[in-house]
Amino acid sequence: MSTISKENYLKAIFIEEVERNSHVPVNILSAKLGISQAAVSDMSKKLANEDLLDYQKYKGLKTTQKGRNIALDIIRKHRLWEVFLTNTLGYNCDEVHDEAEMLEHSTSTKLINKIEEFLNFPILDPHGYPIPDKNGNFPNTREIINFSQVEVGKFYEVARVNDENKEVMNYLTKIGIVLGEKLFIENSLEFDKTLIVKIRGNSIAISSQISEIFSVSLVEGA
Amino acid sequence: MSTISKENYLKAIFIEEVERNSHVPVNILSAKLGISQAAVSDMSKKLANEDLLDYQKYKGLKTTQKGRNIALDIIRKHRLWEVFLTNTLGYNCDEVHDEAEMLEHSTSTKLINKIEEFLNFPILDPHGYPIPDKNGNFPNTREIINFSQVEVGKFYEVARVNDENKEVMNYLTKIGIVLGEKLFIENSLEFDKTLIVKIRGNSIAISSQISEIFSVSLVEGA
DNA sequence: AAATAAAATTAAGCAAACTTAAATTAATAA
DNA sequence: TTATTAATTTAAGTTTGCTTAATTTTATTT
Repeated sequence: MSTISKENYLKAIFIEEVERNSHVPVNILSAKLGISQAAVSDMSKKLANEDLLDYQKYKGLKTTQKGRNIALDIIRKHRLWEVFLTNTLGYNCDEVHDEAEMLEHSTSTKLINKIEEFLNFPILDPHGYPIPDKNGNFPNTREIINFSQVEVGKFYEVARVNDENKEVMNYLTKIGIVLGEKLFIENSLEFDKTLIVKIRGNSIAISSQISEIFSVSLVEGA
Repeated sequence: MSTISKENYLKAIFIEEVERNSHVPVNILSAKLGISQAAVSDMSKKLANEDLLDYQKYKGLKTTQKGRNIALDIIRKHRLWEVFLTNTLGYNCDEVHDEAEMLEHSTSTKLINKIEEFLNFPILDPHGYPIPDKNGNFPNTREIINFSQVEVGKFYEVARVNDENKEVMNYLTKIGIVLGEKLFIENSLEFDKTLIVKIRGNSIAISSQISEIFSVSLVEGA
């Protein structure tokens, strides 16, 4: 049986396994969910029993096709709610995450399909993340790289901003890291990978920790 | 702490206590919620401990002011979601209940206030039940008086319309006297008790004979 | 008023989803 | 390679919200 807790496990594992392109260590998931490793270990066995996880002791976690379907369904609901909250109700980008986090588990397939139609089939959520369609397929998107991967001397456009930490979100907004904003990489400090970036005519320094939080796409010939 | 389960208990008890105007027997609630009497007995103690229920052994259940506030909040969320599903997404009346039953527990105060605004402050849900406002005012529980008893300078809300005479009903509908409609009493003619009423931005005269036909409730602090 | 039926409560137990603490396995460093 | 550290799992225990069965209280009937 699917519960809110299990849905959250599957969603978090899926997102993490895609990001690192391999099995997710228990301690990573434990930290992400704010839950003890023992609990993660326990739950993993249950999810594997239901054929939702690919799990062998000490080998980390990965969703099965069946588990992935549930994860994608929840992600789809989450992101469509985020669009609804911003576009229809006038929420700010940084206010929608927690709200969507609750709604995603209380939303039938029928309801989310109606919401999708009402919103005119959006393709990206307010942070620039793609919305899986009814069948769990992501639409085609431009190539997007994490900001920590950028090269000096090139132009980029902010493509995605992780919204999990509200404080960080607010900071990013303040320094101009918002969806669609264009920026130029002036320099990269060898010392700690701090990036010197020109944005809105100002040069600012962005730490490597902050760089992890958002992604960009290359702006050709700018 | 408030949980989905507790919210459901409080909602069911409140609705039932209003309907029968007295304490709710344990077996009635048990049947309503589809839960054993033992469980209801158990939970009642917990809710009473949190000062949400007025409960003495063998005496039945009733909400306290604090419990009533939670119940009204959930009912408000439920009914506003029902309006949203029908009016905005095109659900049929008979499809909205289960959907709203889930959403009501995953909806912040901020969100439901925005939804209310988006829907233009509806007063009744699709089944004709009144929607509690932000402050937990519940038209059903307010004192209802015949329109001939109103006082000049106050706001009222149409609470009941006698539908025995179809011709009169149509007339009332045309001038805006429909369930839930808000109005302001501008004046009362000494001569024949004709009332001058502001409704939907227009001032209209309502004869004393017509005034007998419908009832209103006072809208506090409007 | 006593017998019986109905309603409510208590008791004991279970499953889910956690916790902390202890034990085990894997990874890393001297 | 062995010692140490880190990661993971197992074990034992908790809370919530239920269950069924047994007991107690209240209500009803004769």
